[in-house]
Amino acid sequence: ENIFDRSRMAPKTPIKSEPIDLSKQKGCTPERNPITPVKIIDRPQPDPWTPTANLKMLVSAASPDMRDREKKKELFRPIENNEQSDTPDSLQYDTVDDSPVDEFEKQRPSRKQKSLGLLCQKFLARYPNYPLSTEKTTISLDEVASILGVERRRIYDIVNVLESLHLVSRVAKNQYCWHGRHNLSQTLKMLQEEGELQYGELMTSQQKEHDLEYKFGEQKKETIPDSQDRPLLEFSEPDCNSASANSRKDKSLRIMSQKFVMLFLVSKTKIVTLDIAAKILIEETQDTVDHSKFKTKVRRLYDIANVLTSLGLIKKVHVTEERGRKPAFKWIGPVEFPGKTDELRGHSPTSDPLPGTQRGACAQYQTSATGKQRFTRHASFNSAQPCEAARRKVSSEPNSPRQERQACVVNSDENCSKMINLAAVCRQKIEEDTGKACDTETILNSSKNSNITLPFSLLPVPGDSDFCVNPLPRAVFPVVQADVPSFSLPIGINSQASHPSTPAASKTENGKSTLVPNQPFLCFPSSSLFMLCGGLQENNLSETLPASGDVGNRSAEAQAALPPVGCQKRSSHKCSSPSAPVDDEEPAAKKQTLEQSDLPLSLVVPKKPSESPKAEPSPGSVCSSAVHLETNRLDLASPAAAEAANKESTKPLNCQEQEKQSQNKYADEPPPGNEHISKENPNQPFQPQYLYVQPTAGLSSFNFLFSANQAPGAISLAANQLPSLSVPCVMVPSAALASFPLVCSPSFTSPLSPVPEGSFSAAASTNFSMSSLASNAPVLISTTAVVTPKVSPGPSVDPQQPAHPTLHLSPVLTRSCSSVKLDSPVCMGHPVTLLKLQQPSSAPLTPKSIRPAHHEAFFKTPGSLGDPVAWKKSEGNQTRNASSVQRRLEISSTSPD
DNA sequence: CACTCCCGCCAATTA
DNA sequence: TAATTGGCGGGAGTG
Repeated sequence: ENIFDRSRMAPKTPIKSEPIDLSKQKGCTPERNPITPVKIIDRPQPDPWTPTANLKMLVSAASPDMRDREKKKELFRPIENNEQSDTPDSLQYDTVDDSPVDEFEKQRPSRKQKSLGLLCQKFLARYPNYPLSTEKTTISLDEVASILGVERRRIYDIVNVLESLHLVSRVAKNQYCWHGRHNLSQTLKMLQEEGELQYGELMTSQQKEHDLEYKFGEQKKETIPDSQDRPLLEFSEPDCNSASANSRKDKSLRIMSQKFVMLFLVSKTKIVTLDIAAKILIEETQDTVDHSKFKTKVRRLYDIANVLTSLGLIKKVHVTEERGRKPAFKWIGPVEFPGKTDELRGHSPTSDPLPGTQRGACAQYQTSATGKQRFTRHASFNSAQPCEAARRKVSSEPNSPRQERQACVVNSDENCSKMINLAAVCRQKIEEDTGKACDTETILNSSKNSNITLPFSLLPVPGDSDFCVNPLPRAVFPVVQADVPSFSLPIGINSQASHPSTPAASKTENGKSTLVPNQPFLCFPSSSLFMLCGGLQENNLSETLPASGDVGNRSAEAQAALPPVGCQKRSSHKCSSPSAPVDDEEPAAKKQTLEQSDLPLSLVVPKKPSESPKAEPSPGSVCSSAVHLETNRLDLASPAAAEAANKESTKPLNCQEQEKQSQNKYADEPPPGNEHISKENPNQPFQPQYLYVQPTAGLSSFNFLFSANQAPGAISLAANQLPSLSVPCVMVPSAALASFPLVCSPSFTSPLSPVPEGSFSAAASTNFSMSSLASNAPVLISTTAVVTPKVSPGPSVDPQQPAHPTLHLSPVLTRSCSSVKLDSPVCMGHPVTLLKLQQPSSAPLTPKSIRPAHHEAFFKTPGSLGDPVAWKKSEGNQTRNASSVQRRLEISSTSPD
């Protein structure tokens, strides 16, 4: 009751925070207090006239008081504006009820509420992630401190870390300039490069004993004495002119922060345990490994980690080692820094939230980001970058088996984290993009992310759309392969069956087949080509934003739809289990994304035939990664289908589908034979089967690439054959279609559920043709899912049917459906129907697919996925068991076990 | 008890 | 010299 009263009373006070101080201290000259001339003088507020000006003034006035208090220590409780706003009147407590301390206490913000991370979030919330270049935002420490109700000391902690990443720079005493994340990518890239120099591969073996690493770290450190600090690029770059002196200041927190980030960027696993980081960061003094020093370092690392977490760059995880569970942090920020420029980065930082598993997602995310960027900096993408990305991926991948495994383990956790991250990222993105719509934006973003493609842009604007589609630069291709293997590995690990499949998958990958399988279609935006991928990207989105995803995603989906197909295929090819793919995909995806964005047209076109296959896979991977959940689902479905197809290659699609369905149920058990088949199939059919149609002009004319043969999935090949034959890819001349291109993937119709069998490729093809014919609107049929615009032209295809048929299917469908949006801008005026055909993915994939499912399940309520989930879990366990790697890194959270 | 990490003393720097 | 920065570690929350 008291509280209420207080609140009531208080509310009326105009100034919440200040009141106390003023009263106490100096009378309250409403304005600045004469008493603290200095401060006032120091910052004569820039614009008294702005709306906020008054507030600022008040704040400034108050700030001195606040400080005084602090000094006095009288202050009992910090005034926390935002948080405690709830208790608006906390301010007045002092006066009003000193006595009711208890309540006070109660209300007193818990430790958590005062955490640096939260404070940092508040801080960040005050500034746009991507401020307009024109406007420079200056940050007044006193002001911020007072507004946030904390001592400046805390603000220093935040600012120092932000400064290390160049999000802000110190302009003058008490004044910092907010830069936002525009340069974040660059900064990270620099850090990565620097980190590689300094820490090189040490990190590679993070998992290894700390000792080793530690030693390495030391050595390196030694080589690079303290002086290193300066060398750290960051400072030099930005400009730290005035600050210049690298006094001790530049020492710790800032440098430490950079080094800490470097460790992540250099680490393959992207996971750094606190103790290792502390050891490495303890400079030369290492010898004196004082326990105290270590402890201090750890404290600082927590401080830094809290800020980085708020930035959405890392997340906390736990690594289980022999000794037990250790606190660690996982990098969830952007991993690839293609262009030096911001390119992807801008968004990526946030976007990447989904690391491991969702690398694909990340990739997508990036893509989406790129898409955004496109607007601004389209050009920036270079074909070159993709290559680099590819290289990196490749290089990194080699080790992948182990890492991947770990990653896999982590993945489950990651999903959650990813989700969270996505949310955060979305937020950021949103802010950035739009500026501020929160929820909605978030959703959109997420959707975008998930859909690699970037839906909107794709359809509407060809140029932008590059994304979706996956350009297939060769460079990417290699990457893809690498990725694939990795994926396969995890998968293999997971399930016994998978192993065999894995090899097969890899083979396929190596072979062109892989490529083909994965990518059913490629679509390039007008100028660029669209690639349709079997895989669904939607997953991510859908996962993240189920509801929102529908809305936003759909639009996106329309665009994405294409990609998804590829993804599916890809997944199928690889047999990748969903989960596995994810890990692998991340890199690949990223690469792909990069590549895609860059490569788009030119590359694709020329290469179509030969390359397309390759390219496809990569895109597919990307897609799949992007949409983990969906992918998984899809994969599951597809795999089964694939298996069936494989088994019954001869059999008509329908039959296959049926089988698939059945198989899907069994997803777990991929028939070995299938795998082989899949392998073989890929080889045969897959190769370049795309037909590219150049658009006469812009978007209106889309270029379609159809794989002539290719059915969506390599695995499905046999099955696909029919489809491929029947409907492989249809190119519609841009003019003819005028509006949209139709793409059909051999794969099953997404609606599988409705008519599982019927959906078969043949059916799909049929539908396909029909729909296309019937409606002017373009129809896209992807293996993964079918998207029907509002109206599903597709006869039987039902967009989303609940498809229960198989667990796999259903999920897939759903997502697919969701993923594709008719409404989406993509659709543009025309209704577009996308039919996804489930592909029979290679049997081997099932395990992997399962994994993803796990993740999904994890997130989703049991009810929806119930069986699947359980199923997934079981698989997951298997996987873990299988993988030796896991042993070490397990995220406790993952727990699925 | 271990993990986190808030709090704020107080030294180094700066103005 | 006063103010600003920020290193550092005690020790309080949390689980």
